Amino acid sequence: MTVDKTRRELLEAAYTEIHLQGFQAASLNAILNKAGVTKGALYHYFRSKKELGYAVLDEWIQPYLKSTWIEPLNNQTLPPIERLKQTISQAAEQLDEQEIQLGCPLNNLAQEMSPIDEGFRRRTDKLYQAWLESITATLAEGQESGSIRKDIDPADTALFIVAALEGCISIAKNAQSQEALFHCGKGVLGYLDSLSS
Amino acid sequence: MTVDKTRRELLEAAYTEIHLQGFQAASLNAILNKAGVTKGALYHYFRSKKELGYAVLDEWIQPYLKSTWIEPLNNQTLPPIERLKQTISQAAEQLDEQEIQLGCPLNNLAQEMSPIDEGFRRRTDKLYQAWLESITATLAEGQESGSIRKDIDPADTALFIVAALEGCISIAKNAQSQEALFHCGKGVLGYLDSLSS
DNA sequence: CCCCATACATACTGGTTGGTATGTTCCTCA
DNA sequence: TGAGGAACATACCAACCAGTATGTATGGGG
Repeated sequence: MTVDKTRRELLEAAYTEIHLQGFQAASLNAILNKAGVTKGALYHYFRSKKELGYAVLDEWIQPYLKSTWIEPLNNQTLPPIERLKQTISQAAEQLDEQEIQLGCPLNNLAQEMSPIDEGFRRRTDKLYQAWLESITATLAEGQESGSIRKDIDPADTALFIVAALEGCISIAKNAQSQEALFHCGKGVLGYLDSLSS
Repeated sequence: MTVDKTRRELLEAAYTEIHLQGFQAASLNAILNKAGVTKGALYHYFRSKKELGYAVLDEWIQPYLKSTWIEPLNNQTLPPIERLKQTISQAAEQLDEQEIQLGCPLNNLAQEMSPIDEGFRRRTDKLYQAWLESITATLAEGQESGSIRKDIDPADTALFIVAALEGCISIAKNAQSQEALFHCGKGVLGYLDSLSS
């Protein structure tokens, strides 16, 4: 065995199926079909469907969030606001029509599972916290260097930015319209501009 | 029979159960238990679980949206921006801790069902359109009377406002924190202020 | 007074679900 | 070389699901 190839295929199939159907509606048999393995393999690597879902969050969604939404904010060659705007624009460009119709995988899971399972809630909350911290730090850095207004609270503003982003994706998902995403994104970028001093 | 009392009880129980569990995970038997009736009654009034869900949107969620989010915007005694701010504040105050943990029923259904059922998508989209139109009209009125900046597009801005509101509720739901809702709401109100000329 | 539709209640069905118990292959290490 | 565990595959299970078929009480109209 290379390095748990079967496990990785299970994770990927589970991620796709959960993204399509939601966690509760995702059928284990459908996941097994997609991964091309059997139930024995699944329960060899995961103790239950819920633990499979947890692993999808920990090992699939978290790395995506970090690489496309968080780490680009560390690139210090651009001023903070431009860095935020560029990160958002680049992440948005990456989405194809199908992904827009399916929405943000983190938000989907958070909305579906956080009221009914504490394990999911803890994990999604952890991811949101990491995201918020990196935006908060970026805003604070801009305040220190004088490029961002000092009358805003970085943590509150970061919270609003994340909320607006998730809201935009939700709206676009429901409208099934890439155009709606861009129009809504314009609002976010405009708001970011209003933060500069 | 007064006026379909049983039907109303079914709708209410279905609304509650769907709000708690989501539509697909909502069990008909649980709904029947809550309503205190049997399967015969349910299938006397509704042809399927899906039609029950449609009815919840049409006859339960839509009236709520109209009365607490749309109609207050017609109150012309306040200037447009104040009207928007007051509507949002009042709607937010109405939410108790449990409702915050369960999120916006419209957004919940839209997120869960719009990618997999066109009937749900059409209905949630219709509700969002009505909401957007009333906000757009309010913004346009403010532009005409000179109290709102003329360099913003009312429709795009309305889209962003709705997105931000839904985002705030989503964030608060995941954080299970009324405080998060207020902090995030501050962001929305601040954004609305930035629209005045 | 009877008839029949309305308004439910009860009992049941086929299909699907997550989960388990058991079997089999193969590779490693003693 | 053989013992044993890792890595799966196959077959099965009870519980639950939405939906249906049938039964029954009741109230109003002819």
